[in-house]
Amino acid sequence: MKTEPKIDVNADIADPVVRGFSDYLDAHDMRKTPERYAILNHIMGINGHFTIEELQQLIEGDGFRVSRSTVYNTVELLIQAKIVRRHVFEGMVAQYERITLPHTHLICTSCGKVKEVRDPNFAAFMNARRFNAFNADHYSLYVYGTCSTCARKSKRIRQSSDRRDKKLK
Amino acid sequence: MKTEPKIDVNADIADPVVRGFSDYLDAHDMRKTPERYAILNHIMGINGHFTIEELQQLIEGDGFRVSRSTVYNTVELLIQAKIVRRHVFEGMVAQYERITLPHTHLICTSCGKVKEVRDPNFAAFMNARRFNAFNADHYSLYVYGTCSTCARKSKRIRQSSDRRDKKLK
DNA sequence: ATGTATGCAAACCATTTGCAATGAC
DNA sequence: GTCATTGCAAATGGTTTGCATACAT
Repeated sequence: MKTEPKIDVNADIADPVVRGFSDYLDAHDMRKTPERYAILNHIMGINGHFTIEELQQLIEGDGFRVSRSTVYNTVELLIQAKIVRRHVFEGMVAQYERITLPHTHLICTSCGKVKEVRDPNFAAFMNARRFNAFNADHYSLYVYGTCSTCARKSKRIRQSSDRRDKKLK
Repeated sequence: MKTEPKIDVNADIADPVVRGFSDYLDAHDMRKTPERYAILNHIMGINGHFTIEELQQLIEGDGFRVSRSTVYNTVELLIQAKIVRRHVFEGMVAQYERITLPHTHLICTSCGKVKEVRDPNFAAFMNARRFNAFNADHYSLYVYGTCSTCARKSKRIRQSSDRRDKKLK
C-alpha cells in the first residue's frame, strides 16, 4: 500500500537495541519492514513515557505514514522482544516506555504527569528479594501523589479540577 | 425501578469501614441507598482482587439485583472514599481490592492469578522514602513472574498458551 | 513467487453517559 | 415534594480483527 520512496529508517542500525530487535526478527522469522524500524527508531528518541497516539503523531510528524494497527502491532512486538514495557496508571490511557534501568514512577494524580526516578537502594532490595512459590521476572513501582507544580497551584485555587494533560482520561 | 422488598443490606453497620462510608456519604450530602451498602458489604466479604463483573455476579448471586452502572458508580465512589483501590495489571481487565495494609502484588503472567504478600521491610522503606518535588500519597508494587503451579506445568508442556483465567484479556 | 505485514474499516468490549423512572430525604 | 440515584440502552474510545493489497524474502 505504501507508494512513497523509502526514507532512511535504518539509520541507527549500529545501535545495540536496534541490532537486538533485528536479531529478534531473524530468530522469529519475521520481516524487517521500514515501519518496524521507523517505530523503534522514534521510540528510542523518546525520553520517558508515551501513548500510542503520541507515538504515531511523532512518526507521522516526520513525514513517515504508519497505520494505527501497525503502531499497535509493532509496539506489541517490541514488548515481546523485551524492548518496551506497557503501563496503565490510575485513570489514564496505556503508556509505554523503553525498558531501561529499573526506576520508580511518580505519577501526579492532579495533572497526570509521570516522572521516573532511579533508586539504587530499592533496586538492590528488589534484586535480593525472593518470593515463596513465585519466580519473579520484572516489577513496577508506581507512586501516586502531587507534583510540586500542582501543589503550588492548589495553594491558590481551592479545588482544582485541572486535567489538561491529554493522557488523563 | 426496584420493586422487591428490601433485604437487610445494612447488616454490618457496626463495622468501622461501613461506618466510615456512611460518614463519607453524610459529609458529601449523598444518599444511603441499599445498592451502595449491598455493594460495600459484598466487597468486604471478598479476600483479594475482583473485577466489576465478578462483583456484580457475587451480589446478584445473593439475590440482590444491581445494574452494571451502579456497580461502576459505587465502586468509583468507594475509590473516592479511599475504601477501594483500582489496579490494572499487564494484559488484564481492571481489578479492584479493598484498601488494607500495604502489600506487594505477585502477578503470574501465565495464568493471571494475583497474590498479595505483606512485606514490612518494604513498607518501612517506602514510609521513610521522600521524593524531590513530589508529595507521595500511596504506591503500588507489581511483581510479574510465574507462579509455582504454572512453573510445574511448563516443565511438562513446552510452550503453554494456557490462559483460562477469565481475568486475562 | 510466496506468504508475511500493512492499511483500512469494521468489530469488540470495558466503561461512560443520557435520560426517564424511582425512592431517599 | 425534591432532586439524587438507579437502570436501561445507547454512545464512547482505546484496542483488536478480517481481509485485500503491498512488499520483504
